[in-house]
Amino acid sequence: MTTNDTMELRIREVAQQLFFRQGYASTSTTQIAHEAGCTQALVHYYYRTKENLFRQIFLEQVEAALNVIGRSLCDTDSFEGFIEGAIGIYFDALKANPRLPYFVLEELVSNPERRRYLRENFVKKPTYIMFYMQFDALVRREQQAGRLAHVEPFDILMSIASQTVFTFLVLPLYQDLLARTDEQVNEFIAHRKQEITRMVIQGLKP
Amino acid sequence: MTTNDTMELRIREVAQQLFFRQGYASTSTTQIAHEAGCTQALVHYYYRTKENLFRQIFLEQVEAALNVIGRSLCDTDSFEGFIEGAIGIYFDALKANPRLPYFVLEELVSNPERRRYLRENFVKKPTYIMFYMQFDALVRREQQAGRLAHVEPFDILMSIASQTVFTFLVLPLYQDLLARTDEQVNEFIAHRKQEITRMVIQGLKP
DNA sequence: GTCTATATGCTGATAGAC
DNA sequence: GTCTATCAGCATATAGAC
Repeated sequence: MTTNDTMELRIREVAQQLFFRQGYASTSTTQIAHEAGCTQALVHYYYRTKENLFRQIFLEQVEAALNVIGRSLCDTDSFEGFIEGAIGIYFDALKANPRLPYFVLEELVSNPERRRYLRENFVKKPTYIMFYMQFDALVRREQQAGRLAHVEPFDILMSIASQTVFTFLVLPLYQDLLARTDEQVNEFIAHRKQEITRMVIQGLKP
Repeated sequence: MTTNDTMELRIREVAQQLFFRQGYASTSTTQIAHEAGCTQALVHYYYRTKENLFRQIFLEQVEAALNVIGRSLCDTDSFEGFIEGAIGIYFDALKANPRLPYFVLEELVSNPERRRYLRENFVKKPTYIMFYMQFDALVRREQQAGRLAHVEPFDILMSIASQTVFTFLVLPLYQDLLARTDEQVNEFIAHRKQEITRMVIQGLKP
């Protein structure tokens, strides 16, 4: 809830919170203006259209998410250590931004236009391709040394992504149906991180 | 695209398709009427409000999903066989209804009212509680016999659910970014089913 | 049961005063 | 840069004719 000095940034910040909470369709520029403390006209003065405002936020968030993924491929001395480190980085990033997975998923699933947008802006990026190549090489090396089951690198990524992302997707449900306090939610996240790490490592043994 | 004889059912069927594709907020009763081949007034004549129409569909879908979960707890002679059977049942059900996970997730996440509705209508149901108790007993038995790692039953369910659900959540993305044909999509699903089964079973070894 | 017509409200976006 | 005023469009919902 950092109060920005300029109204332009304040609008954007409020918009992000609302888009995260409610999605694009259920958020109006009137609501954004009201929560930012200005009139609806001003939102359009700065960002022209609602779609344009959303795009800036969406782009920024996807970029941030991909940066986190890029950062996770650093420590490669032992494979188990790498898996543990990567999952740790994902969990830390998502704990600071728990709504991110749902936000990105929702918009990508419900709007084909957004998928086109993603493909044209990111899939071609070298960061992304390099990440996959490095990961692929690492996995093959471990497999040839007999330290890893013969699983496709893609499936390893899917396994990690599914379980990590899912934890945060269902957080509102967990919070509402099973948890009572914030402390319990934190414990849930920490516990899932530990269990996912264990399961993935054990699941990849030859 | 089964054409129903009564307009009442036809409206409901069309509404379900549209809610699945676009979610509640982005679907209008006018659009439902148009695709059903009647006027918008008729939609309200039968279902009074849009919210009411949605609730009926949502309730029905959640019920169907829980029934699938209930059915998965039948074959309990060997634990590996049980895991394989359960994942098989989930995948078959979701392949026939691939949009279900996103539909349910979206409404539960973006609308707290829906979570309250879920809690009051389902969590108290004996089917659900019995499922968990039976599963819990099965896991503890296997663990005491030394055939299973000491993982909480809840975490096993999370692992299976994450990976199964995630497969279908990202299906539109896979379809758009990586697959070319329907055949490739089917292969992806079949492949993931196999890999998830393998990973879960291997991940649970002591 | 199905229609037309209409009420009422909210939406995104723009024009123009200050 | 921020406001007020206003537009056209579409939303949900209802009333009433047939």
